[in-house]
Amino acid sequence: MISVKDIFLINKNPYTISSYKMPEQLHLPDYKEHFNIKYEEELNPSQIEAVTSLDGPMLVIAGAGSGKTRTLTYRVARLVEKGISPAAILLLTFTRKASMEMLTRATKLLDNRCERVSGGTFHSFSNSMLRRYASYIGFDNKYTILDRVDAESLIGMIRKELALGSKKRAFPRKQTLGNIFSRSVNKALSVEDVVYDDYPHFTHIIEDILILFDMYKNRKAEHNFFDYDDLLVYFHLLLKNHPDIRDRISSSYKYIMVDEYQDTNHIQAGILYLLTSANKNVMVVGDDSQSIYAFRGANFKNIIDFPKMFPETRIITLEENYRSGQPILDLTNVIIDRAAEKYSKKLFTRKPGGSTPVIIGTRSENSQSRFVVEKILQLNKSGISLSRIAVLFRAGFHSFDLEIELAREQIPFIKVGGFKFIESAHIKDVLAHLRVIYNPYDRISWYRILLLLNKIGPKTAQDIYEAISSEKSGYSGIFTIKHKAGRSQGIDRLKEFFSTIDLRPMSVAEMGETVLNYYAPILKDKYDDHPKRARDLEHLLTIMQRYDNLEQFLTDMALEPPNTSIDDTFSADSPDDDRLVLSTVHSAKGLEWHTVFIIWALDGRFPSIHALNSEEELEEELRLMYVAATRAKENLVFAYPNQIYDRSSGMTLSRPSRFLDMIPGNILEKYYVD
DNA sequence: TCACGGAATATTTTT
DNA sequence: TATTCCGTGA
Repeated sequence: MISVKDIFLINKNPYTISSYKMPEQLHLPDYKEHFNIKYEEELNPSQIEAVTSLDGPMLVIAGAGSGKTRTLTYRVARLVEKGISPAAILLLTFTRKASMEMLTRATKLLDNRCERVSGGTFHSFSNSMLRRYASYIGFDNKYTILDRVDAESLIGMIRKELALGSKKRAFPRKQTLGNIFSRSVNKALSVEDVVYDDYPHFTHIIEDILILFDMYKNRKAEHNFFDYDDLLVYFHLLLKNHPDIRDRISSSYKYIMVDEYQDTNHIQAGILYLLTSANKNVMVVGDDSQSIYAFRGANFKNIIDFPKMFPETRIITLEENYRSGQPILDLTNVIIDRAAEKYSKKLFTRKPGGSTPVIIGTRSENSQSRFVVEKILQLNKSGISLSRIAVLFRAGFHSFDLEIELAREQIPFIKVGGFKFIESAHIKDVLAHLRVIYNPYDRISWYRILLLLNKIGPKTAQDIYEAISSEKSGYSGIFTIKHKAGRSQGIDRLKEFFSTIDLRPMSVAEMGETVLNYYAPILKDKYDDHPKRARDLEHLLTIMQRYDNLEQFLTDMALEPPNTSIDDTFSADSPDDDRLVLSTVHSAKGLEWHTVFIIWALDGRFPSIHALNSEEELEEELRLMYVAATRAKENLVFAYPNQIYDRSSGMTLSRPSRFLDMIPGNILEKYYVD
């Protein structure tokens, strides 16, 4: 066994962003303007061009670690410093966290005018516009946003009503149906095409699937439901069909910037196009090599098509990497070279140091975990704080064993991505009660509430819902429900709950407390692990305290839910404590750490076994590996357990990821630990 | 009509 | 492995 004790290079001089000397030949704007920020000293020539060329369409191809966020931040500051009204600047990002971070940074750079810049995701921006203008396309603006789980329950309800499952042949499950529908919307394909291409085994029941799809659409309209896709689709429709609204919106945003453009889909590109109808001051930033959301309909070709959409486009490429040491870049360049389709660019760095990446085979999953834990302890001892270390993986559950080992060693960590606490049943139960207060004809939530009660099944729930709905008196309809012997108890408590809500106007948090009071006995009865779940609910309550508006709270829970799993014992209260980061690769996008571990770098796990027979999916897995590896600044460590039996395929997985295979030892060092 | 248990089945990533 | 689906007995 080879010792892997000394594989780390600990950088004693933490990396600081180097200032860049401006070359002679750079042209400065002719006009004499005074700027407080020293753009020329703090940015490189390409970045300066991106930051100071404000008018007209611009495409920035930004390689990993090339200062993309920095460029956007400085550009926001530049616009504001020039006197552009912050409200006339729109910054569309992939998560709200990303836009908030950029605006905070711009604020530090300049002043707090930057905080008033409009920012958010395509979904949240669409939502805010639809709340204002929904009536123009025939919708009520008091709609409820369905998340994936809600959408699937609605599909499940219709599926049951149509009794499609009871026919002798297997009918797709609600989750599969949800995937089919969403895919068709996001990829602009017909449902037929999606089924033929991706679910050929369901082609014989295509008629039924189409009927269900139709009913799903109708049912959403009937109940004022918008699913994620609808937010984009209907906003696009609004812009397309109503020139007056389009002009109003597009002329109010003088400058638009879009981050992570490689992960937008065709509807988003269409929205962007219409948003720029009044003026074409639009900059998009992206990297085709980092496109990792094709499964959600994203199309990295949007980047290539951008200059076609805006013929005057100026293209700027950022190729200097400020993040990783050369040895890491050498490896990541090899990885991305294997991609079949890409804009060609070669990243370089002037940053000294960095250690050669290593890959470690381990005997079992647990020895992989113990290896990682041991290395983390070592690093920590040599002065690298935990928050500068991350462990990345392909799928949320890949870290379960590691989490146990970390807890054993009392290493505090935070987990990002994977299973979201907002999706767990008890949270959804509580939210359902709040949702019917907001929208009393929310059928999904009523069913959810009613089915929690004893002796009430689907049929009774349906009857009760119909009664409430025909009463047309909001949730008060529940008061008219007649008792039936034996099942009145649950209903009585429910009525009591709603009458408490009725008593007086309440704050969001007070409503939450009322729900929790009502729900506590149900929780205890339903779940064996209720203490843990009760803690989650307490956490939800603290989130609610930040809101003074129920609609805003419910919207945020649907569009920007907390992305971390809450149940880690150490997270407690201290916000600035030093914690290790565990994250899915998707959730690690845009971030960086001193040392990055990528676990389960095992062929069949990463790339996932499900991607192996599709050229396209395999390409996406490759880009995903590229994204993961380019997060590292100093140390990059891959690990994979040996001899893993995969139940679903009956195969034994024992080779390292094909993306890391056959790479010379001087670029990727190979070890084995037992 | 509900609750429960056995059988089938898909299995990741996220707004 | 865990969830979802379906049939059966109460």
